[in-house]
Amino acid sequence: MKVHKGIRTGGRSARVQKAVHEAVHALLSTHDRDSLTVPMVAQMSGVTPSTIYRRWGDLPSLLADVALDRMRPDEDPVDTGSLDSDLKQFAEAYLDETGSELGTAMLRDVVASGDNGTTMRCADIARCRLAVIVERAKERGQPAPTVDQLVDGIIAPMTYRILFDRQPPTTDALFAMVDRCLLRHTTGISEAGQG
Amino acid sequence: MKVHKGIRTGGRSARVQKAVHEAVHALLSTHDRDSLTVPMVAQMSGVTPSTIYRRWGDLPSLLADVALDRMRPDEDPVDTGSLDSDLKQFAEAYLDETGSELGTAMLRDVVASGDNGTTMRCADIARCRLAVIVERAKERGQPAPTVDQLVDGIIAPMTYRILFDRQPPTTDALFAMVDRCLLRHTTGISEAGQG
DNA sequence: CGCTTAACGCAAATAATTTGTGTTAAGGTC
DNA sequence: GACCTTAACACAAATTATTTGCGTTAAGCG
Repeated sequence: MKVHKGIRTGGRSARVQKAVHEAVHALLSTHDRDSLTVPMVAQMSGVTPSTIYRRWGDLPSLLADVALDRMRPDEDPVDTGSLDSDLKQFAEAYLDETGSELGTAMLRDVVASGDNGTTMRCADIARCRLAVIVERAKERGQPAPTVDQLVDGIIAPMTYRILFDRQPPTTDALFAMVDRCLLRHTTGISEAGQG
Repeated sequence: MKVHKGIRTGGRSARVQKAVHEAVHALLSTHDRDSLTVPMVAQMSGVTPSTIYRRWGDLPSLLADVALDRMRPDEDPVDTGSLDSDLKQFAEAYLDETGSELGTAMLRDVVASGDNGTTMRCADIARCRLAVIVERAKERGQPAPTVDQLVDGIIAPMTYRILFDRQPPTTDALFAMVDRCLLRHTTGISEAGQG
């Protein structure tokens, strides 16, 4: 005896979401990111502005939602045979995605949205991919850092430099981060607790 | 024979800036952060909205500017006698500043402003303090990591967790980060290049 | 099939932002 | 210290964005 409590996901709602997402993507390939407006997206998608405001709140939230949606379909990171190269491959790919002008604007939107769900979705994308890589390493019998350690050691510094220093790390710096993460495990340095 | 190119810092401009900054601070202690508006600040400070828009661009930029200004007057981090405790003391203080609800909102504003100067000012605050600590260690003859390494190892992970995981690290996790940064230097692990 | 209501469209009302024009005064020159 | 030049500001009108009230559509469910 379930009470009426459903959030509607099918039919019209799905159509609206699809139309809006596609409109954003289309506009983004034509116009500059910060020349976009909610009314603009509304017109392009054939939806009323008020619908967008009620559903997404504001422009950064909408753009963040769209961006994260378009990021998920990517399949698992490629298996290059070793933990070290898996991580370097992934780190470089992630840098390409987030270090570009558009990717950086997207990161800003995610943060600016102020929505817990959105920011955590963003963090989870990286964590999921890292989890796959770590799992692979364990299956090979290789010692591997935890996902949290990799986030702290690679994702966080990369993201910080992009958002605050406004200059993505070089590939060399990135690889050095990976090396440092792995060195701890090959030299037997004990790890302190994670919070 | 200098061409007319001066940005005006004195007199009226300074008065306006002071009035606006104080208005923001006053409103922030009364109202919720995201109930603030530019016209609201304008009225409180006795300045026209258009002045604020022309000078700061938008609300996040203004709030970020105010927040960073109120962060600088803090004197140098306390000298606790050792690099390890200096860093832990600083890390904890920095966490207090940025991990609170208001501090987090400020970080978001800094990022959302999208202004290079603002984000780098924010990063420089941490870097300057860290530089003081590192310098002290060297004067004592202690081996110390570079400022960049400390940013990557402490500030970046802390900031990432605050902004994306929406949950500041615990003090224990923070101290563990410090320990990891320092371990590298006491165990003689070579460092790869910074980008 | 029929009920309930989430999600939407529409349009009016409100609020924010931009822009044009005139004024004030900072910073430099002689 | 009188005299420019123009950055920074005030004011108000115009534009644009956002919110809100209310009627309509159709998703989810029995």
